[in-house]
Amino acid sequence: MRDVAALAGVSLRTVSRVINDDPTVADTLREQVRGAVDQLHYRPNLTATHFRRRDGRSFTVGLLLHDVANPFLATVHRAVQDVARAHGCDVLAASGTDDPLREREVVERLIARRVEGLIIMPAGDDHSYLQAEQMSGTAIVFLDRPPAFLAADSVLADNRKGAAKGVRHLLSGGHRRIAYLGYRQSTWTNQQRYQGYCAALRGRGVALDPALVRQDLCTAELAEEATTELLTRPDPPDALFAAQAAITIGAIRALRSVKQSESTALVGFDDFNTADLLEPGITVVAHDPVAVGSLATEILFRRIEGDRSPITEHVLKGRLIQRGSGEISPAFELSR
Amino acid sequence: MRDVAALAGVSLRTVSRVINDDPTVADTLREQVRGAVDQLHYRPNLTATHFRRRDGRSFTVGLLLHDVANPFLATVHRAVQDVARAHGCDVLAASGTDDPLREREVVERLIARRVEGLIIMPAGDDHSYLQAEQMSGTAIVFLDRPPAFLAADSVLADNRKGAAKGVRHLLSGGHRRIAYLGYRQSTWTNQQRYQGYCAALRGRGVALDPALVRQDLCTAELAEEATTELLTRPDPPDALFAAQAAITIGAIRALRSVKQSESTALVGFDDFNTADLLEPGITVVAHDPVAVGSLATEILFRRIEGDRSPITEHVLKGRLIQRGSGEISPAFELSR
DNA sequence: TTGAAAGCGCTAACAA
DNA sequence: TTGTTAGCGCTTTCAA
Repeated sequence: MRDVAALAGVSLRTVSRVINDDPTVADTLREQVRGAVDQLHYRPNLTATHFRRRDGRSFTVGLLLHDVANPFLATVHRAVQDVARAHGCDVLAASGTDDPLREREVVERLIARRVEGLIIMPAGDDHSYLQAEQMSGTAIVFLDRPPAFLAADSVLADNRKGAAKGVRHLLSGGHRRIAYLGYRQSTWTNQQRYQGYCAALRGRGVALDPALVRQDLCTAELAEEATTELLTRPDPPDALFAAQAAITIGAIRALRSVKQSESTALVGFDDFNTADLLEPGITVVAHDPVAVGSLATEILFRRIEGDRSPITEHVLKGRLIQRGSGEISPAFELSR
Repeated sequence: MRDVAALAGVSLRTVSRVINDDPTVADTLREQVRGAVDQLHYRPNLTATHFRRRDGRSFTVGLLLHDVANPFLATVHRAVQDVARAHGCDVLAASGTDDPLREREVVERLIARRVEGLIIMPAGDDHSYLQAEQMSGTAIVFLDRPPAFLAADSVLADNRKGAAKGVRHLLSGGHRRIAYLGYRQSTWTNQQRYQGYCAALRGRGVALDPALVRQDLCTAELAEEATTELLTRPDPPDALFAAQAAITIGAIRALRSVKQSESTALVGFDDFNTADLLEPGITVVAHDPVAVGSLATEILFRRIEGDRSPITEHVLKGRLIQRGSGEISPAFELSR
């Protein structure tokens, strides 16, 4: 910038004004400065700008997701980008892989970069470490799971109700032996979904059979194995509820391998690409990733822009999409 | 940091040394400083660090993709993150949506942030605007498409050969009337894939029939429409080659709607989730997104770390995955 | 081993 | 309308 000022024969201040489109600059000077900028290939240094600005704006928001490669989260990410862009901000995204230590490490780093706001899909159970940061003015919104030991906005899926809706759909179809295929038992979302499963059964007076519950199916492979084992038992379930898209896919593979995809009902939590193209189509309780990402980011920018209204917890409703797999009737069994 | 120094009763320099794990600090002082840091909830300001550093390191690399929500690109993104992380860098990712103007705008912005390196999946046809930046030391690697009017490393898929491989597979199966379902005709990758299609036909002495070529199918919906139209013509193709995953999915929908998914062969360029679960399984020419992202990022960091060896163009080979749809035989026709 | 002081590129307050 | 000067939070040079 100094070089530009020297070449244009003006002061730093004038160059700064031209760069920032300050109207109080004479047209001739503006042209001179623009010329010098082009000639020297000058690029303003956003880092220095942020550094000096009184308002501390860094034009950056941080986004911590379990995995940017997860199709659902990738779409959330895109929605966050689009809203952030509309507010003149870029997104620094990181993948946290479900590890509380890593969550903290990544978040500390984003804070060190002085992001204006932080959207966090948390892994840990204690977010009090963010208190100081929140106090000092960084906006924070939680995604997918609510914060613990911290007051902050959150955007959640209706895990409990959504799961219950899916399980009730199977119950209404006449199923009584409905298996629950869950993921990491320690996660809040899985706990919620499991509660929804239990509540739905209870609501219809169906006893919970622990033999039909499988937890900690963290990969599609584990889900496939567990489901195969479940389906080849002497007293198999007549329907499956999969608590997550990856588990749903594992369950489909298992159903195919034991040739029961046409006879055992399946409802999955979360939609996935091509679920409608499978045979049978996969019935799911779907949440809209664009809505999740957009809403979280809009709340974030409202806070950044000074909104001091009470903390909110937004719960997005899941929609049951019937495609066939959830509408399979239980087989008639003589023993009943 | 000043406050920390004051509280610990040492100079700024000493605090800086402790923060940066400089060994030349007495243990007692180190403890004092650490105590003050905790007490004041001090967080180093990475922006200021970058700003002042002689080597100009910003610990950030920029990544421009068409769309971070695209499943293939999302996995590329994750691979980039992982490698960057291993090098102590975060990733500032942006979506460019195939627009040259936007590409340039986003790239300029990343440059303004003084990223250490830039991985670009380009939309435009002229990258000479990056010359000044490259001169001044920013590493640049191109993804998916090579740069134009700029000498820079690139990591590409073997579009031409990969497409030819897929089309040859159909030819070997006895198909002669193979349709080409392409996307934006103006894109380099589509041109390459189309050339591969043409070359494969020519190689087997099959005349190119323009009536079987459909370009500019930019969405799955357009692909579905075009394919339906093609399949319901008087003289329909007996096999389809889809140049992109979204087109493949559109083509599958079309095949289903006219009840020809068991009789018309289909090979797609690029794999997609659950392609193996469809009926029939979808035969594709697949490229590994993790390999693409990792390789590009490793090259980037080699350059950042001073590698001055000649520019390279890495071409990753596609792998034909046979799942059924590409192995359907042409229907026996009396007219032949 | 530690400290004092300069300065990175820019903006903000104030003066002209 | 334009210029001068100070200083953001840190690293670096140089001296103690």
